[in-house]
Amino acid sequence: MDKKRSDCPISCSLDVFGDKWSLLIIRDIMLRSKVSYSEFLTSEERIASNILVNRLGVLEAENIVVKEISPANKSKFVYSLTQKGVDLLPIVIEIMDWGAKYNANCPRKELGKKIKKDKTAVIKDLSQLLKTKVR
Amino acid sequence: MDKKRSDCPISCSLDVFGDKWSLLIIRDIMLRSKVSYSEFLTSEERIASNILVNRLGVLEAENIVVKEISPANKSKFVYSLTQKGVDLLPIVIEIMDWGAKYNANCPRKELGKKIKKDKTAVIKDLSQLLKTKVR
DNA sequence: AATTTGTTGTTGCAAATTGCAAGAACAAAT
DNA sequence: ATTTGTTCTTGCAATTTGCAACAACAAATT
Repeated sequence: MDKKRSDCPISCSLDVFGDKWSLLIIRDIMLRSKVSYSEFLTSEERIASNILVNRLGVLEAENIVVKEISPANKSKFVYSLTQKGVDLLPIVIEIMDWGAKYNANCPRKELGKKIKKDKTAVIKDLSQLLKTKVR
Repeated sequence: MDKKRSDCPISCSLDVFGDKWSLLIIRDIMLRSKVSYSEFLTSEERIASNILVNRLGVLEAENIVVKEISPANKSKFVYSLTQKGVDLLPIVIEIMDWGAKYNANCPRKELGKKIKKDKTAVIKDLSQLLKTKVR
């Protein structure tokens, strides 16, 4: 890790994922079942390949994701969440809820409606599901 | 607002506060009762003055904070949260909880321990309190 | 065997942002 | 008249980002 700015847990967290891209990669893994570099590259926000490599490296170094050779294709890597990564779920869900609430142009889809209805249940269920895939 | 990268609510949120500083300013207002430019400047993370001006401007433009002349000192400004700003509380609390959980050097203090014990209650109580100060 | 395709990167470079230091504008206090 | 406090600006170097092209290498195809 780089040097941290303070001992405040919020500041320490933002030192790790306080940027415009890291949580989108986490979102892709958590909510969209994306697992590979090429899948992350094709997300609608169009992350640049050098940024993607950099962020995946940081997330791996922080033990938020794990990089492994794909069982299905040995010339491919798959990224999975660690428990530390899964524990980002409440943050992601809260950010999603806030964004949907205050952006007319971000219509709630299935998950968004579930969140509005019962956020706690969504977090509980999803974290349960993700826990079964944890690395 | 600048052009957004996609219609994903997470992406839209990160377009607004996805950086290393914005949520620390929000933290200062929400959890440390800081209200003025000079108070934000003296926080331990040492934000640069030009960045602070820029972020306050963005937060104000996004209607997350409101800038008013201080009642106590007419040559001073005070920043307060709008309801949209108060609604960032769950995000801030979750980030704080995650940061404390995964950083040995971020010891939980009073609030951190309350969060660990009953996060929901903390969010409920604090948002109730903040609501009374909303602008 | 040679070629194509898919996947994960790297590299070079311009643009934008950040970090740091100094100071300016202006009102209140002394 | 001077000092102090507060907010904000400016200049400049360092860093990060965004974009485009290309490289390495294995699997699949011909």
